[in-house]
Amino acid sequence: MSGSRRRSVTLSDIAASCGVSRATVSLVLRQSPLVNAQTRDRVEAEFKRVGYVYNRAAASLRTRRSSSVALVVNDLSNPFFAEFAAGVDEALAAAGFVTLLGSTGESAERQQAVLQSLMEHDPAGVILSPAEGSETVRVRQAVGAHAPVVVFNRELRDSGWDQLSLDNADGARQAAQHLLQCGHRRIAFFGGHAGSSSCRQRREGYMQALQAAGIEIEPQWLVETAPTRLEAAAQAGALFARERAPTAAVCYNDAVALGLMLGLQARGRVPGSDFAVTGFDDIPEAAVSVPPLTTLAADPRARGRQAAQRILARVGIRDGAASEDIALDRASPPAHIIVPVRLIVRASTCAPARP
Amino acid sequence: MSGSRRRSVTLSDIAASCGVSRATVSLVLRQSPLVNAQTRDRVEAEFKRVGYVYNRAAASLRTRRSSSVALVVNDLSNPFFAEFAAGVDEALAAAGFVTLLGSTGESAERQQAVLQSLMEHDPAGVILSPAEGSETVRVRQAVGAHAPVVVFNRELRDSGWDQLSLDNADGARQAAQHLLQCGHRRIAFFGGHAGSSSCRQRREGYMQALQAAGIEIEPQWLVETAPTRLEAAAQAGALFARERAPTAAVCYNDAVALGLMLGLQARGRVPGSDFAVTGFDDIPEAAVSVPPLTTLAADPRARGRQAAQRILARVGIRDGAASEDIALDRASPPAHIIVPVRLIVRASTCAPARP
DNA sequence: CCCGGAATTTGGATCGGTCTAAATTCAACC
DNA sequence: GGTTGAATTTAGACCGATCCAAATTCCGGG
Repeated sequence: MSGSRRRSVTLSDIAASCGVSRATVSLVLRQSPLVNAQTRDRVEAEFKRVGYVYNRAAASLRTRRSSSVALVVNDLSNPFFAEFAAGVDEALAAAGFVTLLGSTGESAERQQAVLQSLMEHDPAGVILSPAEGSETVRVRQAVGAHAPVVVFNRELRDSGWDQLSLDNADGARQAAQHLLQCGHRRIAFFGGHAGSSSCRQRREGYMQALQAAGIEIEPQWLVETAPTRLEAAAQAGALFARERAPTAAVCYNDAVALGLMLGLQARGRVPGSDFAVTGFDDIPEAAVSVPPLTTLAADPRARGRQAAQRILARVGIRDGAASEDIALDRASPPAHIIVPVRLIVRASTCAPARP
Repeated sequence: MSGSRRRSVTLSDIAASCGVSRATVSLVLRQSPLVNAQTRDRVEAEFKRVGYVYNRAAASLRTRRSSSVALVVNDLSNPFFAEFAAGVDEALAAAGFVTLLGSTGESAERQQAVLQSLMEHDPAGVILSPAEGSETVRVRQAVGAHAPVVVFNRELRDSGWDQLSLDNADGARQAAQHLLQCGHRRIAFFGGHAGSSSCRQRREGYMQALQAAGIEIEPQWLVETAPTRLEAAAQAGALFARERAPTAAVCYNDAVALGLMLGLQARGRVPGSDFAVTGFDDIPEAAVSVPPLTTLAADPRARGRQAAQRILARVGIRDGAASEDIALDRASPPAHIIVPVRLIVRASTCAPARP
């Protein structure tokens, strides 16, 4: 459960060896203008001499002010989340905060345990990309009523927390419109679980685009899969089970799209010339796959920074903001920030093959 | 510099509403067998009723026992490190520890600041993948003399800390031998900075393999680049500047190898049939590039777990170890663990083209 | 030399836990 | 009923910082 540590230099030691009180040393630490310049120099010299290290835990015990933020993410090995995490950490570090990391592996149970463990370290706030199947009640139970939370990527219904999401519907709409413009009329929506809010939204956008074009969607054009490359490859056949098979597919995300392309090849079709495919996320692989994947980019690192800024604002920190604004930010009603995504056209989308 | 927080339920509150002393509640918290079963139940019920959350910072202030570990990594957006981080977090979480994340962006200066900030949160230990150009002295200055450290991936000379590295020399040797077996005689070592220890080791292994085969290495076969795809693509021409141009290259890592393949294509050569290329790391992209890349796999997630285990052992935690062993582990001399890497042959390596 | 206000410094309580040594309760037995 | 050893509970100091109100020092003027 816990590690060990030896006795180290404390503020009292410094006070003793400088012949001043602990209170004075504390003032020096916090750069107070109250202390005499010479005293300050003497104390600071001593800091360096003995290698003093500040004990933030002790301080925040007294001040009731934390300087860490918890970041809970499904899976760091997904480059989308890794970039997001990098952005979060970047912005938090710049504000003097430390990131407490937790990963859930997409399990709501682990998420519960991870959140509880992180909360015991008293973070000032939480940035959460919920595992599939998370329930608002349970999350709130672990997080408590006080800590500000930013929910990223997946929605948590009625949580009363800030929400940061990609414009999933619009992204899928863009993808579908692009395929329509290429001349496709029979377009599938491929992959993902209807259980996930992002999947529902993307499918929604896809449907709107097709309806707006006056196309009726065949049931066989909607194929669910686990959001993995393997599953997607395995399900590729489902698209061609009946008449009126699609000539293109809007995929739930890049992993699924890459899998679908593999599955197509296994069936002797050539993605990018026989069949058009779009993804979602613009993971690095998308640019170098065969063929390179048309997809939607969301700049996850910038999203990470944005989430961090949001938490910092809730907590009362913002670069150069006047304090009234801060008070306003702290109390302002939960925001639902929806960020636009950008269509990146590559070689995986083409005109329909002439039969 | 810091966030805010409201007053929350403390152990004293629980004690008061249960009509017992704080000491008793504390015993319940720590599952002590001393407390009467009925008392325990009463207190635990109260925990649940009011949503009590344990304050680990307060506890470890008293016990001098931390339950976090700092993880400092160059760049999370590199999938190799992201996987490593995931492995670290996985193993730490299983032991009840929390990961304090920091990233350096390959800057020794930022690393210094990040380390200092993390140390103020009093981690039980540090897992560090040093930024290029890190100096042992400076790192030790930030980390102090007491906290156990595991250095990953790059070496820190004379640090007296545990070191976990890939068998770079052997990996490059395997790659070179594989190319020799394919029939190549003129083999380059491409990419990376001689400043980095991993690059030096890989080049060393490459040289051994060629020397063992009785081949004399031409100077033009050694090309340095920044370890990025772009730089590598730009430098591809250097290989063909003179007579006796190589027919194959052992690359510093996958990024460089992918870049080199792009550079080759730009020059009208076809990697995997005109020219053979190997990488290092087996990043996910390696499997799906064109052609798929022959490379060396090191299972970074398992490395992460391993690094975490090492820190935990130093700190006195190990699953099911008897306490004498623990004492032994804590004090044992710094280990230099070198983990084997595995050659994965894909289509980027081929026999030399007949001229 | 004394006075008053500004500049510095400080004692001691406090944050939320844990620890030690001692106090209290309990039950069985003579 | 008194004694004893085990079971259970507890008072109060302590960890390393901050904070407040009060104490002390410094300085220029009268």
